[in-house]
Amino acid sequence: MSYDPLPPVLAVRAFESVSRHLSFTKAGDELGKTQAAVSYQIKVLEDRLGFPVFVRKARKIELTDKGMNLASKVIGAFSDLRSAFAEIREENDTQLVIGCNATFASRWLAARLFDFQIANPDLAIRIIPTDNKDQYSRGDRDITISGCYDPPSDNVLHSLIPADFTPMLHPSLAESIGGINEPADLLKLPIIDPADHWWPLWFAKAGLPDPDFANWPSSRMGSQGLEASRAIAGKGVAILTPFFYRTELESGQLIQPFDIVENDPGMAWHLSYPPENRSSRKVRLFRDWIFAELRKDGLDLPQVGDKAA
Amino acid sequence: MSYDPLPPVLAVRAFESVSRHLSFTKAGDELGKTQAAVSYQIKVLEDRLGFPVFVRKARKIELTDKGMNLASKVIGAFSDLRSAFAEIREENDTQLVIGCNATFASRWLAARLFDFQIANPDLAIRIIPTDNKDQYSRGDRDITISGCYDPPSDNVLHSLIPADFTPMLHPSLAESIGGINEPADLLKLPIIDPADHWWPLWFAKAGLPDPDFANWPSSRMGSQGLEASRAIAGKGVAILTPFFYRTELESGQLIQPFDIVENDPGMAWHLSYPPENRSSRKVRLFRDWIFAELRKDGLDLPQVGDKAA
DNA sequence: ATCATGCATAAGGGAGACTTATGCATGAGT
DNA sequence: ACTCATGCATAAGTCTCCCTTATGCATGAT
Repeated sequence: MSYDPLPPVLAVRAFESVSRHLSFTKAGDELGKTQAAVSYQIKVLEDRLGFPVFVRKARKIELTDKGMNLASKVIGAFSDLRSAFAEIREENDTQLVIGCNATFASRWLAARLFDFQIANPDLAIRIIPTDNKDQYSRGDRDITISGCYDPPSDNVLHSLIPADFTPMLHPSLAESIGGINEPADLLKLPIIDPADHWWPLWFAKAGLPDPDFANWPSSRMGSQGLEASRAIAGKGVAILTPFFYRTELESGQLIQPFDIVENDPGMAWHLSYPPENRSSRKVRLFRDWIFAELRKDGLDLPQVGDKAA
Repeated sequence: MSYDPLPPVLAVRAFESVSRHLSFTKAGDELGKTQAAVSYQIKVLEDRLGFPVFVRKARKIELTDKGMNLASKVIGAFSDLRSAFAEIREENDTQLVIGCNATFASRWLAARLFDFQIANPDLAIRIIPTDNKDQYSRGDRDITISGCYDPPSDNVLHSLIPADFTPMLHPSLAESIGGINEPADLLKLPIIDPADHWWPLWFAKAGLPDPDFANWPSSRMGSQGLEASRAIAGKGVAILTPFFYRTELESGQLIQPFDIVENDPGMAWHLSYPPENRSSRKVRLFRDWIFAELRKDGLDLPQVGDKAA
């Protein structure tokens, strides 16, 4: 005998609209339905309640006492619902959450994000650091920048920066062994994270046999920045992506002894977002901006279109 | 570009339930749907919103930040809705509104309603006077008692009291002409509302020709009580329904000079209510009570069943 | 008196809500 | 470690019931 206290929601929705307009026809317009549909829903509601909520008069309807009682509360509740969804939409439209891995964030994004902020003062930007495991935009962020091997295929992907790498070190360290003249000279110096599998790849390209480093613990991914810090401090030779160390190279904090640059074809830095965000203004703005910025940096990126991979 | 701020209500409803249970399956149970149906509705919502509201984890789901934000408000709004409908149901269940015409109310109901009230202390009873034009229960009342000619066929009808009538007057008035011995004697006295069409009917039954009263203005229906007052005051002869004047006849305030009682076949006092009220507890209680009371008064009423006419 | 407005209702169609069935991922249990 | 149980996602198909179309009716306006 105890049933759901809530009548069918579609009927409640119809009632809410009708009780505001005091017209089935106008409510139908508002709801994108016909007058007959509204009439039907109100009948459903009244049948369920067991009493009429409107008095049908000639050319107009009026709320019954009980209908009036209900209407004020139902209208209020729907008003709350509308505010809730309007608010969340507003928040969603104006808050851009960028998931970004540490290297890209510190080596590139941080210095330029301010420009984007200035160009788009209506957007509130939040960066959340992501390790390279969860590169998916999973509801906690709108867009993700990651450097990883297994790009998620269910997200829209834009490759940004290829995973190029080459050894780098502080000039004083090079001088300490009388300068670096050939690749093999590097082996005279401490190797920062010798477990990094980029090393054998680069030595191979440089024409040297696999140096076969001891199995040191590796902390490669996501910590290129840490390796760089040690190199800048003169603690050893790191294998880094030159794109991210242009300023250090220019200022002389790091030197790149060889033009030999190898590429890791399985990896890249890329930008990704769920397909439904394609039409999102804030995501488009950010995507287009980052592409433009990277082109200024001399990267050859495909014209931005939805299909860009 | 501006769309309805409110996502499809069915999706909102599903979201509300899921966010309370944090389970699609449980929400499905609550809504009387399958888990798949809920999953579908949540997808509809998320597609519409453009962002996920739940994070799907292994054997559970969690609200995203935005989902959390929404949930609190949506749950609140639905709680308001539920209260509103629960309250109105409560009010509807415990308040019995009786529309009653003046004659029946004053001549019969008033004296006995107290008993019903005592027998049903959980019901709050309200009597609203109705003229005999709007005998329909139109949302402002649960049940109607009226004396009229055109019983509304779309309502459930119970005949209560036949429209019997016979002349009545104060004994002093009768004595003023030396007593009433035959129907024609009445014509020597003032006739209260001679336009009342009951007069010719009664005189016909009494075997007299149509007295052919002048065309006095009539205020018959609904004012039998007023006519009676004038008769009791000795101002004339009224044609009344004896059932309603038993006490006056017993106490001698009125006398009924003849046993000749005519009946108006087109009219009766009856009780009516919309068909959907058949299953209403309060309406059944009142209907059964009034039938029982009238039987005590010696009326031969059909056994109460839904079909009783 | 005629027309316009607004709701009710019947009949019918169709959209989309729902079910069934299945897969997959993960955590629990042994 | 292997198996089982749980819970959500998804595809396909069904069917409900919501909605539209068409019409009627009552009433107020012109």
